[in-house]
Amino acid sequence: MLFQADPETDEVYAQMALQPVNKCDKEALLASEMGLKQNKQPTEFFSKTLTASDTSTHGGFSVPRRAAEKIFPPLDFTMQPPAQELVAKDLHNVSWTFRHIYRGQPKRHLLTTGWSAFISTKRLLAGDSVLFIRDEKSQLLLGITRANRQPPALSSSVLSSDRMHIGILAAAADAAAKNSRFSIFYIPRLDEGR
DNA sequence: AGCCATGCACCG
DNA sequence: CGGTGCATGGCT
Repeated sequence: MLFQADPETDEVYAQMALQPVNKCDKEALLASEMGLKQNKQPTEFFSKTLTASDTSTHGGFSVPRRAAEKIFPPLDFTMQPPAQELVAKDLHNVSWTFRHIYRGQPKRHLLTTGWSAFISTKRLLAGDSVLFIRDEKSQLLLGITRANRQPPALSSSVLSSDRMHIGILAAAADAAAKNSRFSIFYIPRLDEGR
């Protein structure tokens, strides 16, 4: 599986190559699953769809409290106010630095300096999402997913969700029949419904 | 106008 | 009642 970022839109996605297996390969499949479990490191993440004030030139980024506490390095609360510099790499290996400060009444986590440069460079708008990942080395990774700017005016009879699934199943069945490989793409919408 | 700080008030 | 979106004000 590959983690990628589209060079045009900069959206993060995962590409997975799926290999159909028959019953003879069941042992190998189980073995690889065991390997995955052993490899598994607790990589934590959070994503948030950007609000109007998150993307406006007037303010910074309001970080959900739990998200900041889970993903960001702990602040030194003896400082007044508690603040630190965050560095996060996007999937093009470009580093972005933000000032992370905890202030306000009531107190809240904010990203200030560096945030507007990120917003404008990536051309993010309200409704788009940002994704922060803390990997196994405690490095911060940063990704974005853009909102659907132009909801497709297609009639549901042309491209319904059901027919989409039928298409995927057909592709999988065809690959299985020929015992060949096929790929699927996954664009995360990790904070839907939150 | 851009950027950062502060506090109100809404909403679950 | 806690959390955060938003309006507002100051400073450059």
